[in-house]
Amino acid sequence: MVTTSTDTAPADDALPGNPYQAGCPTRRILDRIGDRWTVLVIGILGDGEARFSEVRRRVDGISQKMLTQTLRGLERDGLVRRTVRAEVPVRVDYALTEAGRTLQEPLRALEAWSIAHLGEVAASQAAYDGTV
Amino acid sequence: MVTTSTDTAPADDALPGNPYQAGCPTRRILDRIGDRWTVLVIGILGDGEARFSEVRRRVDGISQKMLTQTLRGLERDGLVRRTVRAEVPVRVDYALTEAGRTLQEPLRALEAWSIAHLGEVAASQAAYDGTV
DNA sequence: CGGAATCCATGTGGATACTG
DNA sequence: CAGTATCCACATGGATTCCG
Repeated sequence: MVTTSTDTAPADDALPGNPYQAGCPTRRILDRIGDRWTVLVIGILGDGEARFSEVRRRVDGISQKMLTQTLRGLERDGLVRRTVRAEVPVRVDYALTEAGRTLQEPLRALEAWSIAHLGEVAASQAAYDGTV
Repeated sequence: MVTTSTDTAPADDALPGNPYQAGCPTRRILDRIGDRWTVLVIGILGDGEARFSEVRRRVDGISQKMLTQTLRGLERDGLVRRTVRAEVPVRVDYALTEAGRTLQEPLRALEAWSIAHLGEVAASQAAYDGTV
């Protein structure tokens, strides 16, 4: 995406540590996290290697297309390793790489925060909606 | 969004600790994080109270509409406090609430991971794209 | 200044059908 | 089983205009 204002200034990419600049690599990774399925898929694979269909079954609501897309993205990023076993029918296993495993920790922290603040957030929303 | 399969089973909402169930509250919070601007806005407000226009200026590429929407969402969630000062022209300040501040830590962990693995991820992507 | 409201382009993602 | 390919609906979000 990137704003038109920075499209003309590619030099912004030279600021990897500042996610507030559009086009910054950090921002791109943040976007990845937020693609709705990535976090959940990593969570599943964190339990150990799993087949395509197993991940699909365990991530409620994900479509086959989105799972494929998510796994491809993670593989491309080097966070997931894809192993095709020449059996009939085909068997494909997915597992986190070392890098993928390191991502689990910050993700778990986020999940822990979510669970810890669920009630608080829900209450705030209810109050807000009641006011407005 | 939620899948049609679970739309008919509202009981799934009774599983707050399992984000793999569609409609689960934890998942909704994860969705929030991933809305592209929320994380950045929290990052800015983490530096201290800021006016609407200041946040707008510091988050490169955000539109006025998206900033308003993001701030409203955060306010509704109880993560940001909105203060309107009766001046002319109007002055509105935004600041993180206590809950909002607690969210900073997991977010910072994520940002730290991103920065630490930027090179690794970029290299993996380049290799992947070269192969395919 | 800080928004609200509207219009519209496009990206995301689901459903479906077909393949190795 | 594990995809690929297509079509299409809808949500996201930018640009613009107007208001208190």
